[in-house]
Amino acid sequence: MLDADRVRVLVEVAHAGSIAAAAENMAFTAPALSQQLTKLERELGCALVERSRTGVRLTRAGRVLLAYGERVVGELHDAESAVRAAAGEAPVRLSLGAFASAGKLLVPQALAAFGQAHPQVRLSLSDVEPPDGYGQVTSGELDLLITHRYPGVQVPAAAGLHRERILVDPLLLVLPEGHPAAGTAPRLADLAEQEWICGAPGISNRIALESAAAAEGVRPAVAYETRDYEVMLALIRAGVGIGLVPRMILDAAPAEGWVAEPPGGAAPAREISIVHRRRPPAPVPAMVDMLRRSARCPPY
Amino acid sequence: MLDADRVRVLVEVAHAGSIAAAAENMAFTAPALSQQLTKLERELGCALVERSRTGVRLTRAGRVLLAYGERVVGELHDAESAVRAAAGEAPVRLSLGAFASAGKLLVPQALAAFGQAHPQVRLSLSDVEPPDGYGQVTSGELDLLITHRYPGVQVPAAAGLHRERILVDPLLLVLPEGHPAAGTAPRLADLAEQEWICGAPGISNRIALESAAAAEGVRPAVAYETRDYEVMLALIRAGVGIGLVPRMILDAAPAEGWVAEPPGGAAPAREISIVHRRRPPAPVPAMVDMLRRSARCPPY
DNA sequence: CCCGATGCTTAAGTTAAAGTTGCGGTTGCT
DNA sequence: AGCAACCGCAACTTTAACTTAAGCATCGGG
Repeated sequence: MLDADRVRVLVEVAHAGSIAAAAENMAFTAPALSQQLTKLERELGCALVERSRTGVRLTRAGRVLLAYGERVVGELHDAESAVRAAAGEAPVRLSLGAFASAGKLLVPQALAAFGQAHPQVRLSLSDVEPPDGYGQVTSGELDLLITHRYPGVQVPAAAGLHRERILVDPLLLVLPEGHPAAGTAPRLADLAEQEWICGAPGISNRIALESAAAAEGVRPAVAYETRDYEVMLALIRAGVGIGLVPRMILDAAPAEGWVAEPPGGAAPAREISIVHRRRPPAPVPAMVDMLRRSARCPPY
Repeated sequence: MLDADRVRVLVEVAHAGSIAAAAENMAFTAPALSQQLTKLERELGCALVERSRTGVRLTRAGRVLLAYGERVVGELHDAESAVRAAAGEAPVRLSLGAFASAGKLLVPQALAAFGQAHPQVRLSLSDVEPPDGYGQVTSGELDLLITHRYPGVQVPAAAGLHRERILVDPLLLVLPEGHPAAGTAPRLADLAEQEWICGAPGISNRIALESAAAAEGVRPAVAYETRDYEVMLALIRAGVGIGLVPRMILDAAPAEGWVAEPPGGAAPAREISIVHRRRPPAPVPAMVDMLRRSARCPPY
């Protein structure tokens, strides 16, 4: 049988992106991990990683093993929690991953409520930008993931994981105060020549904007690229362009210098979902409940 | 994280029923396993097994860990097969578990056909009497299980496993040649006072007979107890009693000295199913196909 | 009634494997 | 060109798993 510790090394290396980074995370030295990987490869008779100077990349076989390995590591994680729970111990740790804006807005109140209800559970939160995070959930590195999907962005496969949509967050058109189009419910097609502000190519809100515009047969002109909605609002406030911003962000931002309205015609929205393993440790359902509640009552 | 090797020890001990037997299977000595179990228990802070003179019994916590452990061990098994397959290696091993009468009748022709089509796969077969075998499938000890369910016998939960019914095998009433009831489609209710031959209490065909009879409001008188259908047929042939026998068995038995017919009224049948993990190694679907085919063309 | 068999544990010794340290090589960036 | 980051190799150290041997308790048979 394969050595689970070695498989775990592969999982950690894959998640961290390099042997050195994984070694840092696991509190080992790099050569230790490298040796374990080499032994695993020799044992299996095929290469699992392509070692380069900028880190390592998984081979085809490595990706296959990664999928299994994540499940193995995750089951071992949950096994420990489940046994301790069965023996009457209170659960101790709950690690949460969330995309940045959720971490600022939706999560804090859920965290606070959860902390009051379950003071013995140690909570941790880390930034995970979609579409990442599924592997970490499977492997137990995260117990709960808060992720989103913008229109036009394909959703990662969640084999063996439970995913549940907790909020549909509409994308609103945000214009500088006094902009001529304000209040006229303009369609994206009418705004194609405007100066748009959104993420760089490949960033999800860029894809969402382009796919929504493409549905109306136009290609927006992107003048300013930022993935940070705070920056985007500041630019809009300064009158240099317009953008498409989730309502959740707007609800929590100072409502000065800009106006927002749904774009005419289309109704683009991002979906916010939670992801966890099928047999999660005890505190996960409770936290999910808090998050659902938090999602139902704006301003989040 | 829990040590997977120690978890595997628990799984093997649970399946074998004692530390000594598990040690034998794993080619270790008993103290080695005992020490590993002790460390696992200390690590988790709770007892996993009750050690007694007649072997060990799992505690509540032990059963919880067993369920997770079986999945861990099974995933590690399949991981290795999957990686080797991805690297282009031909699969090597396929282990099959079947109940005794399937092993005599239904399986051999499927094994032969499979062996011709995939000569490089090493096949192994072991006896597993229902309701056992699910744990071994989960843990990868078996790749494929052929099991049955008699009416009135509750089916084990198959969490995370794939189960598929491949054959419904009717139970026929078998009488000695020349028995007065022969050819009259007698109901079980009319035969309650006959000398019945079937398994001991708790054996599945005993349960099936009693539940079918109970449905007609009678309790059969069991005169001879054997779980072996060959013995049962020999007794019937000798004229000492009557029995309920799956058609599959009859089709393969010498058709002398007895007559068979469906009991009037009820139509009891045993269901024969195959069970495997959700992501089985490559040869499993092929073997399942052979078995389906084998099940469709009597005399099996 | 004792004796042997069975099954698990404890204790001590051996051995195998994992991890660390240190050095060298390659690549990419400033 | 030089520095920093990352990986690989080799020698040494240490941890821990396994074995052997002995001990304790229970149970069944002579």
